[in-house]
Amino acid sequence: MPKIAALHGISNIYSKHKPPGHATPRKRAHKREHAWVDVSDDDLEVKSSKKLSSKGTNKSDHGPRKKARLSAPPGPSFKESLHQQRKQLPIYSGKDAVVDMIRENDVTVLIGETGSGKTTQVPQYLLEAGLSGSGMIAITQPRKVAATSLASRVASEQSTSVGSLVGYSVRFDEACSSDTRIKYVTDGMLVRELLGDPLLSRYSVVIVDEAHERTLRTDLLLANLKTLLRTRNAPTSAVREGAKGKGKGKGKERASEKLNPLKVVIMSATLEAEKFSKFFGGAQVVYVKGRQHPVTIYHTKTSQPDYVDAAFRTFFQIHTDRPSGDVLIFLPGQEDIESLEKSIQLYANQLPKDASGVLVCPMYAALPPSQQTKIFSPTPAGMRKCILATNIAETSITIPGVKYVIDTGKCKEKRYLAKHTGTGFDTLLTRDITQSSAVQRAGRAGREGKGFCFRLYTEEAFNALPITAEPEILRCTLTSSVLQLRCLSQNLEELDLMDTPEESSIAFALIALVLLGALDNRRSLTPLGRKMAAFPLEPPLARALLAAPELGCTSEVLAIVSVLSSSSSLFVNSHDARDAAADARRKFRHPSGDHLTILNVVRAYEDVAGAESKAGRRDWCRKMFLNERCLAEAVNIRAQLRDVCERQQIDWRVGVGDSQGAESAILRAMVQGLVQNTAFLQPDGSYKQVMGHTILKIHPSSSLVDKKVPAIIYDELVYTTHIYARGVSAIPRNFIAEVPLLKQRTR
DNA sequence: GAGCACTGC
Repeated sequence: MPKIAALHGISNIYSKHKPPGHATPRKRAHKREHAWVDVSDDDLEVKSSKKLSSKGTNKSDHGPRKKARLSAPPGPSFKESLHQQRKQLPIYSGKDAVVDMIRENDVTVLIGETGSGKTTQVPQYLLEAGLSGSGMIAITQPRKVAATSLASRVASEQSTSVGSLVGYSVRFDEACSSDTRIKYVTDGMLVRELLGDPLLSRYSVVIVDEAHERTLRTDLLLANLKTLLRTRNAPTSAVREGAKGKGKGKGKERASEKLNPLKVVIMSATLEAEKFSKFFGGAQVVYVKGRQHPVTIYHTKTSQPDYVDAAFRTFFQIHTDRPSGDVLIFLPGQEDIESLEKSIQLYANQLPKDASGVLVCPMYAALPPSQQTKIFSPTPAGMRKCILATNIAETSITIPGVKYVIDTGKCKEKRYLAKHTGTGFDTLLTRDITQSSAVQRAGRAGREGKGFCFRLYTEEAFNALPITAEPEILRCTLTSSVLQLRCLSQNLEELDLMDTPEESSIAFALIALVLLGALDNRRSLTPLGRKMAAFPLEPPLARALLAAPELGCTSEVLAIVSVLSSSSSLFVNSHDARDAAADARRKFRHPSGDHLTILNVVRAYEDVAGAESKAGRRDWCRKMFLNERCLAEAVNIRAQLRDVCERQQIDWRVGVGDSQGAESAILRAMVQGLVQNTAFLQPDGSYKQVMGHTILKIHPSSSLVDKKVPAIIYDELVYTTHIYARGVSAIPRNFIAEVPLLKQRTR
């Protein structure tokens, strides 16, 4: 229930201290250390990173800057409006300095704030300056939406359509042609390209954007670019590299002679400039100031353990005291969003009739797309929009009209806990955000004008937050990466990475790959491992799929694996219609458990998809409490997997249908992939891992919950109140002994 | 008898 009385004390939770206008603490820190310069009156600041770390000024500042000033104004303008817009971007005044810097150096670190225009402009500058030579310019992005929308934007700036001069390439979607010179790609896509072309020979320039996010794929890309630079850019060292490479030396050597030299540009937010520069042997660093409206930041005087309640009170303080403008509240997850949504709605309904109304909009990834679009529609007159969002609004989505941000300072983080027992679990914990995340959230209030950010934590708490998040490579499962690197004859433990993962984490990946048969006992890549890496799947699922042909159930395993690797969940959970959802689910239920239940759903969906219109499909999914997004994505994934199957000469049409033994064939294939995820029933009714010592329970969402079967396989372990297995099927105990490696061992 | 941050191939 809303606490109306609490509102009276609300103004007291904030400290009176207001940080000066447009400088967030992070920016101020950098102003001190690096003397931030606003390019609007002072062009660019160009420094070598080595000099940066020492105090005082240095002369190298002036060279490039002078060049920027001396440069002639741009020639006659064609598409006037777009051209004017481009000229107004902060980076424009430093165009020549940036181009010269990149021309003269193999590696450049470009630090640009949001709104500087670096991501759209730098590739165009390089193309216009002829720096791409005969190759392409690749710009990597961590997210697909960013890659595709940036390509459209830049294509229109170049007065062409996407797919000609400017293109993109993301999973399931590509717009490129032989004319393409600027290509926006997801970082995962470029890592996958490495497998087919280890020298990235099609590219003259690789720009790694958003490098500060330090995704697993960005880190792998950076490590590869570093070695690649040595191979491609120094003729003498090419020979040395060639000699080092096993067997393929001569090929590499020849290739490198013909290639363009490679230019690498690392683009990042401010915080890790030095680290990137150091990683690339003291690379040059360029700073570009962004364009952001001032945001006033408030901290609370005391800490607010009940952040949902504090957010509630802060929202109504804004609503009653402050001028119009929408409010964006950052919360860790769906649960908090739903509870705050109810409280705000309830209290807003009790406000006097003459007060302006409140339009509450929840926003999280799992929300059906139809409800997500609500936040983008303009706020009705006399209303104030209140958006309750997860991290999704921090980077992936920009919401117009936001003037006020309320930041709870919390987010959820998935973490993989590797155990020495050779198996591990995922946990999803609510934890404090980082300083850079807090700055990013505050910035969301200043997209269109002066903004305000209310942090539900003290200034001391902010200062105590870690500056940046731990890079993904230190907290994720590495199995897939280790396998990919093996295909490039690399070892993750020997790779020159910005951050090195724990030994146990690498050891876990190696054990997993040996058990899956991707590596042999001497840890060398097997032919099976090479095949597995060709599939865009987690290694266990790739192994299950490759076990299917000899069991005659490729089509069925393909269907199951596609759903399992979809990013959203198949079943919709609804608080309100729990019983109805359970009833609907019962229709698909298979006695062996969740994997064959999934197959039943896919088959039913295929029938509906063949017979119904798009609206009919949607209707059916809603009635059955199924997530259409998951099914649609699975259809895409399956099409992609079928392509890979064809290249591998695997007939994906082969299936067991409803024949005798169909069920056991499918489960046998699944066991090959989920070997590590197997458990035996214990006398007390719990289950114990076959490969580890962990005691686990079947997750209540499983169709096998409370069932006692001799042995199970499962998709994943989640640690919440207990260690739960999710996605569970019952299997005969002897299936486990059929896994090839285990067979060898028992012999 | 529980609960799902966000990406990517």
